[in-house]
Amino acid sequence: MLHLVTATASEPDPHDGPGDATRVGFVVSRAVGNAVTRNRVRRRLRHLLRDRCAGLPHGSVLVVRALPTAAVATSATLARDLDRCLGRLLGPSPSGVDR
RNA sequence: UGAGCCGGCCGGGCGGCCGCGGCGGGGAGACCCGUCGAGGAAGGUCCGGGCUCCACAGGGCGAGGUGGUGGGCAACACCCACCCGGGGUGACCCGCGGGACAGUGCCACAGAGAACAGACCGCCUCCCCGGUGCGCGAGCAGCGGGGCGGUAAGGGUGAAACGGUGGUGUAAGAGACCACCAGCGCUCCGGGUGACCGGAGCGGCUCGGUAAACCCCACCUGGAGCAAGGUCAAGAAGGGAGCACGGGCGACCGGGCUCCCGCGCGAGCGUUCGAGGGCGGCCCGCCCGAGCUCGCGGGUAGACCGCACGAGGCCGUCGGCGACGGCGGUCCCAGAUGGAUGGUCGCCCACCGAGACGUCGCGAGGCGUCCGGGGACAGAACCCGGCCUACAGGCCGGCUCAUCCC
RNA sequence: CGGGGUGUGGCGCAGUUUGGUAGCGCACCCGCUUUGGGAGCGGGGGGCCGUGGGUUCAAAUCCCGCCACCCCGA
Repeated sequence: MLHLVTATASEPDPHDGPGDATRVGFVVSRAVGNAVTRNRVRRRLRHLLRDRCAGLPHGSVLVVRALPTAAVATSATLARDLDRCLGRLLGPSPSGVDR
C-alpha cells in the first residue's frame, strides 16, 4: 500500500531545510513478523525503491506500508507489486494527493 | 558393538556487481582512499551492580526479598565444593533444604475416633434377670438380654490411627516387662573451619502432617532511571475550575516606666501557628514553606556532550579439587536516532530425496557421478555480571552399564 | 524504560480471597405442546481450567518458569 504527496500539493516542510529532495518512508508493523523479518522486508523495499526514485516527481514524499504477506514474498514479487502500485499512483490521478 | 551420563565449542565458507553507517586521511567542493561494522542468546526484562539526578537527622511500625554449610565475586536470587534427603544397577540427576514443645488456623469424604486423644463392633472380670442340661439338693456348666467397670490384641476406614516383630505376663490386655530393630532427646569420646558424620552410654519408652497457611527467627533493602543528567539554539498565549491566598504578638504614642495596660495603620521586618512539599507506605521528629491540584488551549521535539578503554578480550605462567584469583605479555573490537550493519548472482560444503545411472553384496543396504531441494533460533540502542527461554546441523573430551574378542 | 490485567464447554462470564462438589446465561441434541415453525415446559450431552514443573494426602485455586493477548504512564 502506497501513499504519495507531491511537491506541488505539499506545504513547505518546516522540519528540514532542503525540501526539494524526494523522501521515502516505510511502515512495517508488528503484524508482519518479528524484528528480523521486519528488517528484511524494509531493507528489500529500500533497495527496490532506490532504483525507482528517479521516476517520482521532484520533491515527493512517499510512504510505503508493508502488509503481513510481505514477510513471505520474494524480492521479485515485491518488485512486481511495487511497480503495480506506483503505476496506479502516477498514472491517471489528476490531483497531486492520492493513495 | 549397543544403550546412556556429563562437560566444552562451532553456529556455513569464498568470490563478483550494486549499496549503507562510524572513525582516520586527502580535497575548495562533488567526492576518493584506508579501516571497522550484531549474538550465544543481541531475545524475555527475572535479579545484581556501575553511572547520573533527587533525598540524607534519626527512631519506631510496616512492606518486600533471601533461607543447609564453607568458599568465589564489585554484588547477587548467580557460580564452585561439600553435607543432608529423594531417584537410578551405574556414570550421575533432582531439591524455595531454617523453625511445627512461641502462638493461631486447616486436615474434605470415609471412619468409633483426625490431635490436652477417644471407644463402634469386639474381648474380659463382676452383678441382675430369663430359660436349658446335669444333680435328691446346696449348686455347677453353658446360652440369651441388661448394667457398673477393665481393655486396646483383633475388625474395618483413610493420604495419615499414638512405634514394629517375637516372647513374658494377665480375667482379657497393654512398653506393664524383656530381647532385637526403627525413631527422639541428653551426656561423653573421636573426625571436620562448618553443615554434619562415626562410636559408646543413659533416659522415658514414642509427642501426626501442613510454614510454596498466617506466623516466628537470622540477614539484606532510600527513590528514580541515559526519554537519567548537562550545554547550546529556536519558539510560545493565555484562559478556566477547585482548595488555599491567612491568623496572633512586637516595634507608634500616653500612663505606672527593665514589663504590663489602653489606643490605632500594619506594605515591608522579626517571631509563632500554619495549606502544601522534601519524605513515592505510615507515625513521631527534622527541614523548606505561599502557593497547590485538575482539565482546556498554545509552542518545541533540532544540535552537541553523556557514548564506547571496560569488574575488557586473547596468550602464557603460578596458586587452588573447583568457582576464581595473582603476575607477565599482547590487542583496540559496532555506535544508529526517519534508527546503518544490506540487496542480488555464481561456486563449494554440511544435510535431505520412494529421482536417474554405474558398481559391490544372496539380501537389508553401502559407495561414486549427475539432477532437484535446502541453510536453526534470531537484530545491538547507556554499559557490565548472571538467570530463564528459543535453536537445523555438527565437532571435541571424559565417564558408566551390558555383551563379545584378545 | 517502568507498571498493571486477562486466559475456564462453541460464545460471554462466575468459581481462585479461605485448596477437596467445576457452575450460570445463550447456543446444541431429545421429548412434550402445535396442522407445522417460533416461543414455552421437561430431560440430556459437551470442559487436558493457556502451558511445563513443584509443594500437598489432594491444585482451576498456593509457588516458580514460559506462551499468547490487552491496557496504562514517561
